[in-house]
Amino acid sequence: MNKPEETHVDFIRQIVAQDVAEGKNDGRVHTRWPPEPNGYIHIGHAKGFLLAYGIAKDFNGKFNLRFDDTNPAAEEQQFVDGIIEDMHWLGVDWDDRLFFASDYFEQLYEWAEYLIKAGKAYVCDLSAEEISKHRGRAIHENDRTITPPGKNSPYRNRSVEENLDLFRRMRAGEFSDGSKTLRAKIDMAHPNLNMRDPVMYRIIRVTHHRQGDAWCIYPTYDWTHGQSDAIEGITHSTCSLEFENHRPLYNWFLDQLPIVNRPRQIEYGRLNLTHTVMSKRKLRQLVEEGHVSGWDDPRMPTLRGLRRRGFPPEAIREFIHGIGVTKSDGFVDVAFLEYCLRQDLNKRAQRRMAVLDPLKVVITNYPEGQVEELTAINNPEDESAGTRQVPFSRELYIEREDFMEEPPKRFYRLAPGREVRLRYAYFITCTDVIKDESGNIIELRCTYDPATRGGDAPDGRRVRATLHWVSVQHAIDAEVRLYDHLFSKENPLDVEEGEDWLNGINPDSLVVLTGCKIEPDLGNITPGERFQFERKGYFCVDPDSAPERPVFNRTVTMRDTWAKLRKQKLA
RNA sequence: UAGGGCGUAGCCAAGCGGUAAGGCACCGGCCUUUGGCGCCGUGAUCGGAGGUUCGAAUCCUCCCGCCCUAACCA
Repeated sequence: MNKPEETHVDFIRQIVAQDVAEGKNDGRVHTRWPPEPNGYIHIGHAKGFLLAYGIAKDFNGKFNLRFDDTNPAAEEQQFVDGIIEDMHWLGVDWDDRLFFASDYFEQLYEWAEYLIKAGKAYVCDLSAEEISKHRGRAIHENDRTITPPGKNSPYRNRSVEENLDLFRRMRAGEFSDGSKTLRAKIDMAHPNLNMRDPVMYRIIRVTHHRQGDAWCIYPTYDWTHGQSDAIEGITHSTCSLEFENHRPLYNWFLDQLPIVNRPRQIEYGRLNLTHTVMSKRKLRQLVEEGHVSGWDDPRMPTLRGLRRRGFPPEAIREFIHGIGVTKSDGFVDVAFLEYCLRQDLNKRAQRRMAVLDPLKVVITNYPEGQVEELTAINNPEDESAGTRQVPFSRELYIEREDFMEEPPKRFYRLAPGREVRLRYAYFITCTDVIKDESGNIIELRCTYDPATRGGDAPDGRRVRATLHWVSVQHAIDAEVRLYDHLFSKENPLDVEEGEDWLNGINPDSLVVLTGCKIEPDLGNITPGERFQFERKGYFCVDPDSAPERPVFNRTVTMRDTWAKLRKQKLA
């Protein structure tokens, strides 16, 4: 894995280190993360803020959280609160440096007038459609793309006085939504479209979640971002690759203004994960159209989804750390996320026994009415987790798939006449198979060997398999939700022309099991608690869980080489 | 020949002129009271072609492929 402290640091930290070495910003390092509060954040965002936060930590600098709330049409307070909650959950902290771009609206407005007075911004009456046309649309012909130079807006040469007057009246609310904009006067022939007189302000009469109706003109991202960075004294402004084309504009604005701070924008490749989607727009669609139960559906890559699924924050951090930071568009295999997850859970999750698909077993030579308490280890990876007692009796449940009447070659679990071990209990041998009229197996009769108490045979006799089990009279009923990848395809967006990507949703991404049998020790649990159900995977108590009705989410299965073998055989 | 960016094994990713780290996945094997965990082993000449050099994945040239941008979204 890429551990900076071991071998190397990512290219961004190299740049920062060099800036510090050269004495830029007096050796100060200050980063920020600027989410737009228009949805809940996902693991791709975690890569972004963990990077900015990590850089600040590594260089003994500061980190700000700043909400980029310049478009009231999409933004809501609930997302502000949710984002803060999710970031704290991941262990990120910004002391008292919580900011909002909207706090800078007045300063931004003053600077806009400054640019107008300098002849570098003008009020334009062109419609959105007209602006687009004037900018020069790319033309595709014979494999070539030609971008014709743009045409100047007919309003480009208004006098400073007229622009100032118009702009003030824009703010005063004299014009209708969309009828006018303030544009930077740069170069309509510039090869970078972003430099062709970009819009700085538009008229939108929508109540802002923090500013209320104080404004009817709102600054655009480009006009807000670099200035906000400068105001906060940000030294290194990290963002994803799609903003690379905006960097010249980011710098241009800073160059025109009487600002001393010089934040430096650096871009990295955003995270893509297989079998899921990572765009807020798509995730919102999944939620709004009811394909998932909400932003916190355990199948969602959102931080709240992963949390409900049972991911410890440490596993996510380890994952983000492991994938590295580069400028190439990565498509990371979820298998790596799952690896980090299991790695973490294996060390911390206490083990319990739970039978998800119960098959009754009667130990015919075990005394009726007798109950024994057997000692089970809570976590073989962590001695401090201690042990617990598990009740054993004449009637038990085992996993239905752990028995086969006609076992294939490599199946070495229970079968007629075969002896296996019940974990921490006894060796048992299957003597009879009981079926109903339809031929379905409904019960197994077995005998046990009293000498193997605890699971070891004094004569050194060995068995191939160890099964988990639960005593019938002590078992607690539970609901277990089995989750799998939300999309079957590695890249859900890679669909045929005209096909809806939503058709790619994995129909088995959620399977709800009821009547599962869990060991009595699980009678006292609280939402969020994580366990390993031996041999079945890692599970987390869902918020829906109630004392009389426990509900578990499967976070991830165990690695399962038997399942793999079986699949190979079928293939 | 629009502008910008990327191209090292299936995936992520080191390498910054001295002769290809590491991780995941995969495949073998060992171990095992979780077919879990752990341990051991197996794979690339670096998108392609030229050039510079004693020597290049690392420098130069050309070519190819992929991504981003044409919202008054961010």
